[in-house]
Amino acid sequence: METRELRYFVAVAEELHFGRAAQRLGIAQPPLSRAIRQLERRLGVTLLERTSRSVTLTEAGSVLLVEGRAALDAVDAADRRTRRAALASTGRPALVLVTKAGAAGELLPKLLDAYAAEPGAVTVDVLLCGVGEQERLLRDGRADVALLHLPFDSTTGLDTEELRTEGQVVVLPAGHPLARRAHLRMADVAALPGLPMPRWPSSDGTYPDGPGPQVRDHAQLLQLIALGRASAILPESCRVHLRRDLAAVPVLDAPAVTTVIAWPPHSRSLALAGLVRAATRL
Amino acid sequence: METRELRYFVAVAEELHFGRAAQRLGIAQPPLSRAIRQLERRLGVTLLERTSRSVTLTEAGSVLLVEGRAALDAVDAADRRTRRAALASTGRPALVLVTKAGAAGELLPKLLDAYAAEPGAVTVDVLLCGVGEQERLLRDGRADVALLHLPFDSTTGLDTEELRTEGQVVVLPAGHPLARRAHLRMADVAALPGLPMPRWPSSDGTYPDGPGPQVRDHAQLLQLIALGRASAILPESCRVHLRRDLAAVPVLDAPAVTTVIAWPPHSRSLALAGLVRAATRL
DNA sequence: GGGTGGCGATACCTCCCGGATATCGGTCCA
DNA sequence: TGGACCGATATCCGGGAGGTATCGCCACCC
Repeated sequence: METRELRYFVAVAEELHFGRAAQRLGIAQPPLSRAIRQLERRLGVTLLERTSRSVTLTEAGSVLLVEGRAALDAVDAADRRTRRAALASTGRPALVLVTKAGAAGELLPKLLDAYAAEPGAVTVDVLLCGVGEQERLLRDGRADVALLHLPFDSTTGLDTEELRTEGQVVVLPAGHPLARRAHLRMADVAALPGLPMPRWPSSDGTYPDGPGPQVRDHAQLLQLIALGRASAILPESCRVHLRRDLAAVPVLDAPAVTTVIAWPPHSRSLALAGLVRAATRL
Repeated sequence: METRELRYFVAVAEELHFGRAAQRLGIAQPPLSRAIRQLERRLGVTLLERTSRSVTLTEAGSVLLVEGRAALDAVDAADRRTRRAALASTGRPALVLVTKAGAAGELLPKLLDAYAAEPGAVTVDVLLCGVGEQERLLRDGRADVALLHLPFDSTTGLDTEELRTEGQVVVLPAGHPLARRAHLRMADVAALPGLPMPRWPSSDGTYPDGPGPQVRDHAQLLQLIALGRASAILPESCRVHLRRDLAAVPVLDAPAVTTVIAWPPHSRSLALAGLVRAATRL
């Protein structure tokens, strides 16, 4: 199976439409049809059910969609990491650390400082991304290491090291009646009248149904809370950079949040090892 | 990057010899040279240093060797799992469980029985393999799930669930003076005169230096112990199928061995989920 | 109910690229 | 110094990936 065939199949499986997929791939529709047919013949498996009105995935097709994406990510990762390794040996090597924008509190600067003080430390480029994107960035080689927050982020397929565990706070508009309380419980904040929890996008980019505004990042979220349109439960480290117009109250029985440093398995980079070591020593 | 190019590069990087690599790939040497050169040009990276007498990997080349193998495994996995998914929907679906030959004791039959009793259980094919091969089999799609033993097996890049933890015993020839002791300590068995610990192959198939015979599987190992040429520390569950001419004595301070059930991340199979559930309920 | 438009399949052509053979050039060694 | 080894280069050939034109099928609709 060639990566070209995989790319073609993934495009068709995502669009469920040969014409649009061909357009997305920058080729004409007939060669695409032929390539998919050839892939099916070589695998001996029907991947798509086509009528002249619709294209649907078979059971095997869904498997190939998931597995094919993973394989393409692995190929991309090989490409990117090879280029970066070449840069590293002929220029200034660098690590790319990715974390959710607005998260990680004061842990990140501490980590960067601690690592920078190590002998042989390399540049660390910090990449801020949206919720749920980190795993993808690690898997396809755009990032080397991530700061994740359990239980929100998935760490499947990654090596991790726990850094610290903290409680959570509910973030409210500064003037809210509950904002002056010393602490709260989940029951108190589960159904705050007029302040629903926001909805975050799923991995496919769509939003689940429900009340609450749609948000894409922390800045949006905090803005909405300040406007009195939402509330949110966040790790208590978010307090250090909270806006003046927001208040945070500890939620005693909220699940604890563990910050972990995560990296793709089989990483062999000395620089990465140094960064992880610095992180665990914090 | 196409998988063909990756396969070619991995072959050359492993052989460090264009002629032999070409032979292994079943093509002539000139197109292979050209393909590698083209890959280097497209990446903008020198992967191999060639003289007319030797070929060596650059730093970037070593990275691509590791990453490329992982990517090729992922592509193979996509291929195999797709074929199997097609079989599963048109015939009798099956799971492939892999474990070290001779390991897993009575846990494996228990697990198979418990799972078979579940509604909707599918056939479970058991694959026995050599030490250290399981991870590879999972990654390239030849197996769906494995029983591993911590801390011996690596679980990087896999999802796992712990099944049980047990102590270890030292396995000795039946007539050995220490064989009648009720228990021993690591210090007692660390340097048994004439009974060195065996050497297992590394992931690249070579054996580390040292005393002790080279072994490839448990049958070989037990044979050697019976012959009075070696001893070994194994999980105590090995006692249930120990040969008559061998004795096992608990080693109180040996590290505990944890048996885990492991599977590749992003697996979506219902059958696998059922098997894991059955395993955790044991 | 026939026209129409959308969509995947088919037919056919072109040209690039992957493969083969022959040969060159450099390096080590007898 | 000549021969053996090994990777690079030159050159040719065939398959296949990509394109355009067109067909066949079906849903929808006036």
